[in-house]
Amino acid sequence: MNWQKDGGPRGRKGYHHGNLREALIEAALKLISDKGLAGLSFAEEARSAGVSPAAPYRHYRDRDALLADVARKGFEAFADRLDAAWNEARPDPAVAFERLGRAYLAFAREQPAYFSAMFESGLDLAAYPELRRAGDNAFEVLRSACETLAASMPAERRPPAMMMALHIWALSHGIATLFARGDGARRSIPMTSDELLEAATLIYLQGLGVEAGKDSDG
Amino acid sequence: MNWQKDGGPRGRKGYHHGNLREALIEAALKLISDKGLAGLSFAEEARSAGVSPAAPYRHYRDRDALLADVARKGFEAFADRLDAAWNEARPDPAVAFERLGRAYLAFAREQPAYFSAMFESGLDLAAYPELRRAGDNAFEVLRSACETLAASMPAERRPPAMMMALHIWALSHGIATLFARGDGARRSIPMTSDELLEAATLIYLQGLGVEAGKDSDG
DNA sequence: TGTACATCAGTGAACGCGCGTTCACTGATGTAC
DNA sequence: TGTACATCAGTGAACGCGCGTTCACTGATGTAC
Repeated sequence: MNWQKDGGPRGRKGYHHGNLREALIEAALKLISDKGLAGLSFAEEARSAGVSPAAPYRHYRDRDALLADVARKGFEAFADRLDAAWNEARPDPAVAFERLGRAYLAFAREQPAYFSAMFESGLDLAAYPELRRAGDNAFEVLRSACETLAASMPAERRPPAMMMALHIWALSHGIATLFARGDGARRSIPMTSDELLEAATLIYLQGLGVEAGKDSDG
Repeated sequence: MNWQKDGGPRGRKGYHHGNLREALIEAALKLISDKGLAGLSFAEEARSAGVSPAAPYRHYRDRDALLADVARKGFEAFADRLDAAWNEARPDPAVAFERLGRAYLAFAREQPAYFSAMFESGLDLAAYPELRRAGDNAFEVLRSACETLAASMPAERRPPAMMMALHIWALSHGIATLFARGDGARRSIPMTSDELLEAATLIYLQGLGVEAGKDSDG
């Protein structure tokens, strides 16, 4: 672990790259951004990282293994971002929850390459347990937020947090993929995706019996 | 348009295929099912249709053009299926609406190849106006169903049908892609995707102020 | 502090393969008269 | 009803290309003594 020894960015020293694993992931993200998931080849990643075509085999078995690693890193970044947005329900669960939803969409919008690798790579989750675990961790942020939210409701009509989390996840994910992604496949709609998600979440929570937090004059 | 002249199924007559366009689309669907979108090549489609590698060029400019045509056909089948499920709000809008949601999930489950082509191909909608139109038509089924549903609500709290439709679409789509698809990327959940969507829709409608149709003892 | 050695992470050349694409061509079909 | 011709939808051979993968190799790094 002396990767940092050669301080400079992209500090290729000579024969040894020093941090090829990271460099390959970055190259993959760039290639996905530019050409989509389909335009991702081991050879081009190597070229883009400034390394011979055989070098990646020292770190990854094949293209899918690299892609799974990209997706795993994506889920970790995603979980961090969601967690930061939730911010332990501060200042109150309703506000934090709305921020959480916006963070979901923002990630899809700002990190389309990660998002593709995470959700559209078609990787078999059973074959990559670490990937599945990273995905589960991201979901767990959402689930525990729902638990906090549910706990604030009267016991006799408290919804199962798991169900709530799945609903909100699906809703956010649907809006993200259909309307928030930054490519030509995005549908245009007469409002922002943030507004769309916020409205849906409010209606959904109202359906669960949560009184609207701030203004309930509707 | 004498394609039907040679009655028999797969009626390859000899030099002329007779219905290559259709055959290429079917080959593409099969290839997508077997190997995913990435494993789709013009050459293999030709081979699979029993035709020389140059033949597809008589019908499609390139792989994307064929893929766009597959997606268009998919949207048409999708719209038909949704329309049949809605069945003009019979016997009543609530029941028909639930059936519509189940049809969405069923399509994703039973036609994963179409579904991929429609939503994950990354095709630029601006480049394929017919594809966009077909997609819009499918959405229109959902939107007009929402309009009917909204019309049954008292005017002072009637939601915009467009917003409702976008919400339900996103919700269905999120559940379909995350939990209903038939591949290794599907997450497992402690209930069926049909149940998940039905519960979410009921809660959402309740949030809009629709009284539950049959049993409202909750 | 210096030396010998093991291990690691890369090289670069080579290979076979399938793909996309083109080309001049040809068999089948439709139509004018 | 028959013939001549235009058009259409396919052939099949060929090409250059980039990819995945392997191989023996080698420069750099770490470590035992």
